[in-house]
Amino acid sequence: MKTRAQQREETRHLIIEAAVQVFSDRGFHGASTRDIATRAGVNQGLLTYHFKNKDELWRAAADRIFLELRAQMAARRDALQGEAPRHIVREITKTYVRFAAACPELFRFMVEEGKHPGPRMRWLVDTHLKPTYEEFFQYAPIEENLRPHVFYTLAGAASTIFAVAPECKRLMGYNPTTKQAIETHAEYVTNLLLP
Amino acid sequence: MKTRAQQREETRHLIIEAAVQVFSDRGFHGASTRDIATRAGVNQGLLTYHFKNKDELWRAAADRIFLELRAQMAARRDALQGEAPRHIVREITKTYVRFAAACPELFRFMVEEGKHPGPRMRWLVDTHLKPTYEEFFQYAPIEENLRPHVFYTLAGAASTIFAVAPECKRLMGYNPTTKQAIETHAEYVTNLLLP
DNA sequence: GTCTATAATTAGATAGAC
DNA sequence: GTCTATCTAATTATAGAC
Repeated sequence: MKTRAQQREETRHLIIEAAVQVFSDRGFHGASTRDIATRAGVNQGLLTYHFKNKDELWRAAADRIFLELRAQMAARRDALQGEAPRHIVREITKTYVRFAAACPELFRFMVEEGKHPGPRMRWLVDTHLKPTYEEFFQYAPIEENLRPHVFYTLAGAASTIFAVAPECKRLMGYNPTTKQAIETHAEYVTNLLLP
Repeated sequence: MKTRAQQREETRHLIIEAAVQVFSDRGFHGASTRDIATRAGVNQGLLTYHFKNKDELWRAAADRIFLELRAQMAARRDALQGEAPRHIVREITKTYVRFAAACPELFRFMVEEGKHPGPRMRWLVDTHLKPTYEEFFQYAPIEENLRPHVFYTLAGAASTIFAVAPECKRLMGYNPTTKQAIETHAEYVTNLLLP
């Protein structure tokens, strides 16, 4: 027998997973709440019961993505406590590449919102990007002036091939989402930026 | 006195420029033809007169971006006829970074369509991406297996900081679109990938 | 907690006046 | 070549039954 609270969480989870997919696929404006409801297998009216409106649902979806990333990066960092900083940054970078492969929605959300000012962009930066950014450069010995270039070079280099995987397949007949391709990319990017 | 043909081209140009902005801002589904018409300063009915439908308007916008990129890369290549291949690739790469800065819409279009299969993605790959890709690797001595990784690492590394410039400003208080920042990025990315 | 029904807005596309 | 008016369909959000 399920409790009311369990049922609640299960349904919220279904909706959030669907929202992550649809928002990352179509962007905030292009995504329709009906699509999200259909993909979650629930009625559209349920979305406004569990989440006040489209905006709050979007934030729940963004939380789901970015909290997962931050948790994985923190876990890797903690597991390497005491190691050399250089080794820690390299391993965190590889963790990031693997996450970008497992969750291409991360980069899609970032590009979708990062391109124009607005409340969602500000929320995303202040809530999730700032902590991620500070965490990373705590271990990476990069001079202040170059940090923006390094940060976004890493973000783009790590993520793009996975974010546009369908395109990559058609353009080169290469599937970047195989285990081997992911490890190749993690090695390539890490050696490039942190030799 | 303007001829009919001139008037035609002027209006089409206005509409296409507006379409490039709105499509890159909101994606295909999020963009509304009304927004595009308003931004172009013309009536909505004109869009279907000059372009059959939303799809054809999107292709005209994509053409406007990618033909410009290909023209600039070809011009740079021709200007360096006879130089060492390594020097040519490095210069083409810098040209690409500068274009990504001047026209962040390029990367936004690529990510927006590259993330899911569909007619627009296929058209974009076959019409514009394949030629660009082949042109680049004609001069870059990269082994076959690594090409997808190099290509998308370059694309992402070169473009992301400009594609999400508003986010970059809020996250680090750094404006990546100044002349100096663009040249710094061009140098950084080129030295990284083609040392 | 979940669903149906519906209100108010906005979408892409068309027809026809000028 | 450009605009106004309008059709049909889809959108978000709400009200209320179960």
